[in-house]
Amino acid sequence: MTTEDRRREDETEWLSETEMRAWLGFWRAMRVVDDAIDRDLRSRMGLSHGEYQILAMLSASPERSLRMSTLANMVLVTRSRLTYQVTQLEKTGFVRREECPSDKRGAIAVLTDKGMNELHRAAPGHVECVRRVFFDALTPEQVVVLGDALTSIADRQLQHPPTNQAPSEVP
Amino acid sequence: MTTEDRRREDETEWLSETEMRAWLGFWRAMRVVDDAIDRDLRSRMGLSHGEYQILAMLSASPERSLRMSTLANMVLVTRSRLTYQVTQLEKTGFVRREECPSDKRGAIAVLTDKGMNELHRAAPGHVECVRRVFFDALTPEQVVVLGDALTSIADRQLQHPPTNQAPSEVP
DNA sequence: CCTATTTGATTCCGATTTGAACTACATATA
DNA sequence: TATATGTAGTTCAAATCGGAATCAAATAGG
Repeated sequence: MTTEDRRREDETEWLSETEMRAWLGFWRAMRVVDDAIDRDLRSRMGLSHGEYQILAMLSASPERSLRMSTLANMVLVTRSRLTYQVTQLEKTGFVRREECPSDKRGAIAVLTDKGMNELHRAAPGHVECVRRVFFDALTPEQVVVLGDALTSIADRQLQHPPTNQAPSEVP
Repeated sequence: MTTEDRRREDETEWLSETEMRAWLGFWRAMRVVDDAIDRDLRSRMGLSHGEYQILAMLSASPERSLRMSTLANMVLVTRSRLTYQVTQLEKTGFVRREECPSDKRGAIAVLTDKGMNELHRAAPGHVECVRRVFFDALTPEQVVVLGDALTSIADRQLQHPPTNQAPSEVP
């Protein structure tokens, strides 16, 4: 360990017990919730959580369609990951690609009727699962605080561009 | 859509605006935080967040060692994923495998001195990053509530075995 | 003691993810 | 207009992951 390391370490403000509890809780909840949601969607519908989110985003957008990069920012995934996922969704016929008239480089992902249908079939069970896994553990007050706190974390981080992709957004 | 689907959908208790905000905030924070932490560790230390957690768990355990399955439960990953990650950590010399004396099927992951060192070098920067990304966005009150709420979500889910692995734990 | 079942861990294979090219088009600048 | 630079999206190879199959060892039940 260098002298600088030592200096840094000595100056480090370690996490308090309360902070540690919050941080530990966060990543445990993260794993556990994402896992449960994904497993539920996959077993009931054969959809990954990511694919579901894509369908959901598209369904809530005008023309049921979005530019690839916009969609990538909305679901917070890399462009190459989105390319792959949309390709999968295209194979099942839930999404279709169209070329962008205004920008010939662009591609537009469009939710098909079949995709819309699948989303409608998947949604009730999904919401049930979210309630079971997430909300059933929370008091109404906690829900409010979580909303503020987590939104604040996300927005803040999306401000500071993380040195890499996925900036913009912030509507 | 079948009649049953329709019935289910009609009965579905959709998310309120407040709930939607909390849920949306949760998964946006999830993506954003995990991404930032991982990117930070990877660029500064060449470690994934998962690998860091393994080192951290081991360092806090007696003998700096844990049975593979115990470790898997603690960091909430599948066994095959842990096998892979520990193998990676073995290549860099941060972790060593020992055979379990009491149970010849078992394997024990042990944090080496080199690994301990690496952890000490990585920790201060990691904590700084956690503060920057997570705590700087929160008030002290929010930290407390988050601690309760998220711990509750995680514990609850770990109770109900998710039909699949990673039960036990709950110390 | 001997078979049947369970458990700990790894292996294997296919699916997914990443980041670095790469292609094609768009925009700015001179 | 020509050149340079930036942007949208995909592709490619390598890394990672999940889950079923596998192997060895432990444990249960007769």
